[in-house]
Parts: sequence; structure tokens; C-alpha cells
Amino acid sequence: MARDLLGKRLVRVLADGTRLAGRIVETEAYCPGDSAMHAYRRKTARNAPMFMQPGTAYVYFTYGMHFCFNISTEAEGVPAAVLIRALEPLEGLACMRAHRGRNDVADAALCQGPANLCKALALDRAFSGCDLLAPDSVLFVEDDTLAGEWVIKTSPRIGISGDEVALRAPWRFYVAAHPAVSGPPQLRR
DNA sequence: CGCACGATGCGCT
DNA sequence: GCGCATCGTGCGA
Repeated sequence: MARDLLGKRLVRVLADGTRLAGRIVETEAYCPGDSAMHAYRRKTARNAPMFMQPGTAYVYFTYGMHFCFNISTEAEGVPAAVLIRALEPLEGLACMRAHRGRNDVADAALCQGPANLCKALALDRAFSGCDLLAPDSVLFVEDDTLAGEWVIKTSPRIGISGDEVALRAPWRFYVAAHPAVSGPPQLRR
């Protein structure tokens, strides 16, 4: 699912109807039995959305200041999610820039990295547990396509700790050399 | 460019 | 009380 989400369009509709949207260009998979996964030990109030039906948002707060956005992917009761790490901004760039709170951000960097993405789209814990598939949802994924030339690559996940398997598993997926992909330069090519 | 570090809240042990 | 699925800045090369 992490691979399949690449190229699709994540859309956030603001209260005033403004559409903020971008093409997903970088994801990571967090799997059952994966020691880097927030629900590795047990179900808690925070990680409960990862146990909910596929298409449920899981948003968590980290480092005292950042939010990260995931989509649950497995059947109800099975904890799993895809972290959305970067978008190629497509709609509402001026609004995204305002949300970021700085005017010196390049277009391609507006939604570069999981916390920047949440800030640009104004996503916070209020979205955790919401159903992206609900007909009236203000946050959802639209079908879209990658332009044919794009190459999808994998790497170990960024910024995690855990056992050897978690550290080595190639569960990060990204569009090679895309300007909106995050991480150290070597992990963008 | 690469690396070190501080900010800052809170979930979980 | 520890450590985090991060980011921006500041330093030296």
C-alpha cells in the first residue's frame, strides 16, 4: 500500500472550501510485529486509529512540536499504517506557505518531510481517527497517476530506532530524484 | 555539503 | 523520567 499510494493526490479542504492538495511522492510502511511501530507493544488511546478500518487517519504529535500523518491500511483489529512523508504541492500553494509561517520556502519544500506536510495542510491531532473514505470527509486521497518517467525506489526508513529488522527493512518508498522528497541527499536519488 | 544541537510536549515505562 | 516515525540553524570543510 505504501508503494501504491505514490502518485495519488492527498486533498485537504479547509473550512472556507479552499483545496490544498499534493501528489504523494514519499511514504513509509509500518507493519504488524514491527518494533519501530507505535502499536508494537499494545493498543493505546493514541495508536488506536492504526487498528481501525483501512483509510483511517492516524496523526501523532512528536518532539514536542510536530505532527505526522498516517493512513491505516489493514483490516480492523490489525495495526498497520503508511506514513505520508512528502507531497509535490499541486493546489493551494499560497495557503500552504501561509500555514508554514515563512515566505522563504521553495514550492517543492512546502510539504517536504512528514511534519512540514502536516503544517502546510494544517493537520493536527483533531484528524486522528477520522475516516478518509467518508463521503463528507475534508481529508481524502484522490486517484491520480505518476507521469510515466518516474522511478520508484526504496530505502530503510528514516529516523527510527528498533531492532535490526526494523532498522534494515526497505520500507520507505519514494519517487527517485523528485525535488519534493525529504531526507539526506543520498536517500533522495 | 555534512554534522551537532536545541526546541519542546507528552506517551509510555 | 526517558526518549521520540522532526526541523531549522549554525558551524567547519
